[in-house]
Amino acid sequence: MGGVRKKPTIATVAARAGVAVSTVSRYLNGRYVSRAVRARLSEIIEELGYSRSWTARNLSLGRRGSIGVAIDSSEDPWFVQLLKGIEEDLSTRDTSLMLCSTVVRKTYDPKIVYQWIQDHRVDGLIVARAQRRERPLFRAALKAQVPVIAVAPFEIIAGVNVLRSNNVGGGAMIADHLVNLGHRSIAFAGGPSHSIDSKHRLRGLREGLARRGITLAPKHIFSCESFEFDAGTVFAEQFLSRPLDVTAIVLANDALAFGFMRFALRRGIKMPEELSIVGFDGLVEGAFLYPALTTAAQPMQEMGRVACQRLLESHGVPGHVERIEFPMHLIVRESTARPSAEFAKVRPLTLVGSPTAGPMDDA
Amino acid sequence: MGGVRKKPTIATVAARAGVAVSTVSRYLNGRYVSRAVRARLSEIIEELGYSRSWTARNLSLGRRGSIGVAIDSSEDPWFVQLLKGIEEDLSTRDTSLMLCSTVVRKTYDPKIVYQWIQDHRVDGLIVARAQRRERPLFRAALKAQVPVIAVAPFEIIAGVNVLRSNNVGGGAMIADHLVNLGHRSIAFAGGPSHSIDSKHRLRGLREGLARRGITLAPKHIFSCESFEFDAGTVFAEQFLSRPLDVTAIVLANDALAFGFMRFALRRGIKMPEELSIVGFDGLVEGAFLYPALTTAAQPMQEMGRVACQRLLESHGVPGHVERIEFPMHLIVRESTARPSAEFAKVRPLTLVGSPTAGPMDDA
DNA sequence: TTGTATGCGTTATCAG
DNA sequence: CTGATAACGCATACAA
Repeated sequence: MGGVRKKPTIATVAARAGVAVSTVSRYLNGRYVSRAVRARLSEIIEELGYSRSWTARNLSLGRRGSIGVAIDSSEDPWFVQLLKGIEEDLSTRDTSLMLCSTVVRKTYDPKIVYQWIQDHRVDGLIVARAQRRERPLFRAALKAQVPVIAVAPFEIIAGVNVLRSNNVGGGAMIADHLVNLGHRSIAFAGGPSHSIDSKHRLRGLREGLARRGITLAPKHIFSCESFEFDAGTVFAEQFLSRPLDVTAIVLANDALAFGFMRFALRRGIKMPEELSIVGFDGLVEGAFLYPALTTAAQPMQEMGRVACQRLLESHGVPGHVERIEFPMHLIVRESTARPSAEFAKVRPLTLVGSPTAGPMDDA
Repeated sequence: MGGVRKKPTIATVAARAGVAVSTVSRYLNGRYVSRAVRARLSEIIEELGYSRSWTARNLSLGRRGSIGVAIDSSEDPWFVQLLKGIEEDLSTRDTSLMLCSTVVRKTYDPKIVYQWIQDHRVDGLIVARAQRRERPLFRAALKAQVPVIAVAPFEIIAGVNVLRSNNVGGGAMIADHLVNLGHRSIAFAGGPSHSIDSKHRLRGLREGLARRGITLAPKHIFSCESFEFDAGTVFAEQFLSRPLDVTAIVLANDALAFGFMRFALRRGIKMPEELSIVGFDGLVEGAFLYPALTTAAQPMQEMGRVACQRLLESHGVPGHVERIEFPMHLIVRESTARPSAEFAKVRPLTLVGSPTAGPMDDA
């Protein structure tokens, strides 16, 4: 005792039971085995504390037993939620998860992901928030026949399965919410101009407002050229340097909204009395702020789960690409309220543009 | 073209080059190979797009090629930072990362981690913020000879390497910072009572204050019995229901501080004028708030890096356990300031307990 | 129902 | 310096 005895193999078990290795293998995989042998094996395996070699099994099966998940930075709270969904799905399978942040010390380096692909080290690849720079990566995966799926990519990606939220719908929800509260003059601050999500969110908002007879004035549409916290702060500084002529502002994502709120707060802007704020994504962090952020949420965990399913259950024809859209839902917290009459009086109310093509108010 | 030709193996390369498989293997591993053959192989490998099978290589080498990282919930911002450090180290090695959250749908289920251990599926295991319930897990790892390391465990863990921050030092830094600002009456709110980190932070604070001639009054020491945001909110409600008799409060971690601040903000408490707030951990999220949270930071990324090193470079004697402590550093943001004379006047200033064993003021 | 033989792709050993 | 060949641990046609 105390000796470092080697890990028992399938052969050890077979020898001990007086049967062939293949019989043990069959037993392990739930195939035909006589009751007697089954009982005996069960006993011996228990006694030896035997368990299959993951590596050998995968080698034999010609699979890798894990999928890869690539993301700019695993710090992103958005990604963290996605990851949770992925883990949740994987926990029901015989597959594990490999993680790779492509941006490590401020520098983009997808080397590891390429290695995964070239070495066929993963059975599938999930790329979250892919940007243009990820294109060669997708090509490599496709060429190497590694199943790949993009979750909420920045741009349109050809030839790969894509999961994204119904951002247009999300924008529309926000429009309705704000209009219902009584807002008539609303601003929007976009993310990177190449982000299709940002565009869709704006479109949804604009169309949603139009349906209620309200025009999103071009002068009230801004761009932060980024989805990051800092950009939200910078934008706020510029936005708040002029007198407020809107009662609500919608930021293209929560991070921007966080940045905006922080600056607005320090400027002493009363939220939501003076200005209502809305974000997109539904980060849990939004509930930590005061006021807590109202936001159109993506079902990130579900997206993570579905990504795994699509990847591992190799749905559909090989060449066929699929695009799945997930509904967003509105999380109403504290950063939105009726526009305050008090503040409305003291500031110059912008005249809302004519209710152009908008249908009649369905109120 | 277009055919699904199989991935070339080492044998393919050998045949094509007219040499033995073993020669190719030697070439791949940088052993003795004649210049001529070397050039030829390099060319053929390039041409074939050959790359080694990760699985087969690991099987042959008797290793797994990846380490496992276990955590309650991968959502934790603290963990996210640790993960970043781990990834950073691993990116320099031929090792990849497997992730497992032990709490998935509100329920604790370490099954996967046990599988990693039993199947010898990882070359090492990092367990972050281990609690008492993780004990059997460590035992299993030890028994299965799987190297394991605990990062910032809640309690003392016998027989395994441990990495943690110098929480006593962190507490002392906060003490000095607050005293330097002019605070004399300070409160502390602890985390779970079994958390050794929480205890050490309190100790550091208390001793640090004592060195400056200030007593941390027992009635100013509270416990939230948790490290979670919500607990901070609950605590704030109770704490703020009575008139303030301190000018600063130190929470046992940032999450608690976030919760506390949110409630205090909504109560209209002016921070830092009326009350200074300090947390522990140094989460980046603290910079998003207004006021941004002053905090004693753990070098989480570095801890992640070192954890990998210790794990993979199998330092020291097998039986020997090591405990490494990392220095904390103070991040001074906006939530701390000199106690305001204005507020000091309107509230009953508690008489500070006699400067018992404390040495004279070094001011 | 069970056993035999072979393959999975590498690495390591040991002659040549 | 190079080439057979035996592990590595398991899965699976195929034969018995």
